[in-house]
Parts: sequence; C-alpha cells; structure tokens
Amino acid sequence: MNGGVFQTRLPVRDYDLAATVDCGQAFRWRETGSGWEGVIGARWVRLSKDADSIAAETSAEPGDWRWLADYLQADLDLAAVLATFPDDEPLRQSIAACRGLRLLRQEPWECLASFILSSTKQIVQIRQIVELLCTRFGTPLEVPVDARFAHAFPTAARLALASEADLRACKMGFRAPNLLAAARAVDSGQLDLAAVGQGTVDAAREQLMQLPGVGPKIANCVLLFAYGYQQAFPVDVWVMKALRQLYFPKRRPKPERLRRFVSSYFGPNAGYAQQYLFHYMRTRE
DNA sequence: CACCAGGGTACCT
DNA sequence: AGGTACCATGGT
Repeated sequence: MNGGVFQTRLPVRDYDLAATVDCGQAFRWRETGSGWEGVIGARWVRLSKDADSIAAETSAEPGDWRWLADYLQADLDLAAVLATFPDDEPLRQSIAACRGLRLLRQEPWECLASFILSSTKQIVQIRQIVELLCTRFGTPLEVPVDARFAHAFPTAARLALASEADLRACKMGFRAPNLLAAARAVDSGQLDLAAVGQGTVDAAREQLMQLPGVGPKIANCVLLFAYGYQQAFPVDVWVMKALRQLYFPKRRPKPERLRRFVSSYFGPNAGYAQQYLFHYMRTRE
C-alpha cells in the first residue's frame, strides 16, 4: 500500500541526527542517500538534517506531528544539559567528539523488548533480530514502494501468542523465553508499562527488574531511553571500559565502589553523560 | 579460528 | 558481597 506523502520541518539547534539515531539506543534506523529511514510507532518515517532543522516525511496521516518532536526531543535545550556534566577531561573529550548527540524518547514496550534482545549482542545483530521479529509479527505499514521497513514493531499482545520456538526462529537464542515472559506480563496487565513511568526511578527500576532477563543494565536503558529518567546510568561493556580507563586507570575498583561512583558523580543528567561516554569509546579508533 | 558482543542468572567462595 | 561458567548466535 502506498499512502500520501506528508512533510514537516522541525527547527533544531545542536542536533547531530546521524549520531543520535545510529548510536545504539534505537535499532530501526537505516541510512539512505538523503538521510535516515525508520519507524516510529505505526508510522514509517524519513528524516534528513540541514543547517537549522530536521526535515521529516511520512506516508501515514501525521496529525499534529507532536509524536515526532517528542520522539526526537527536538525542543530539549542540549546546552543546558551538557552544562550539568562534571567538568572533567573524559567528558570534555566526549562532547568535543560529538557535539549534537541526543537521547530519543522511545515507546516503552519497543524499548523494553529490544533491550531484552540486546544482551551480549553486537548492535548490528540486535538490528537484525529486531527486523526479523518485526517482519514476522509486526503489523504492515503504509510505506513508499522503495521503503526498507514495512512493519510496525510487534505488540506485546501479538508476541504473547507466539511460541518460544517461533521467537527462537528470529535468531534470539536464549533470550526467547525472556521476551515471551515480558510480552505475557505486559499483555496480561501484570506489568503496567504506563504506570511504571509514574513513580520514582528506583520504584520503576524495581518493577522492570521483576522480569526474567531484565537486570540493572537493561532496566536502566528502558528508564533512560523510554521514560526519560535522566539519572539512569546503564553500564554495558563499553561504559565499563570508559569507567576503568578514563576514571580509574590505575586501580581495579570493586563493583560496590563503581556503583557508588556512578550514582553520585555524574549529576542529574548522568544518563546523558553515559551516552556521550558510550559513543566516545565506540568511535575513537 | 579464537574472541567478543549496549547481560542475567545460578552457584560457588 | 565478589567472582565465574553458562546461556545462543553471528561479526570481526
């Protein structure tokens, strides 16, 4: 199916679109000749950046476009966020390496499910697994004929009906029972994802970590990338590398020491600092 | 071919 | 509490 073409333009400052959609927080963006193509909710989207705005195009009725500005966090004052970072050399270097890197505001279910699939997987593989899942279980979308994406991310209700073998066929291996358990918890109402975002960050984290296969790292990703708890600080292998090499170069800090450090040192936007360190570690050499 | 990947868990000490 | 093997699969 081929709907109309709807376009808009969001004025932005300090916005590195490529780094933002391609830095491992979301898994359904691909570079095209003129920009980036992806899916937000039930809409196929193409984005491109010019000097002072992001141009957007979609093939489904866009309404007031608020969903897009919200997803892209187009109205966030990035300079004010960066100003809250501790003034240290690693963060100065990280900011210098990528000045317009942003955090997106993703839909909680897609974010939770995607990060359940992320454990000990490279980002390229996570993308591949997610696309298999979407192609097999996602609702078809209105898209242009040459679109690379043609399906929405599958709902929890749809995945709750799948078998573990169906999910394993999407190459997710031992993560399949975890995704299935999450889908069933959300579909049954046992886990209310809308309510999770209402409480404190610690209460929200505790609820997410009730799920099998969701520990502190994955929970913190969801808290940060979907709910906007900016103090959430996911520590994956890259961020651990950054902490060891850049902040504890000599000694070998114990886990408890590291936990105290990350929960007190980086300030109210610790999650943003984390994303800058993550991107910096992955892109230097 | 080894080694590693946006980890979590069970099971040791 | 801190360390470790194991889980499934593919990229580099």
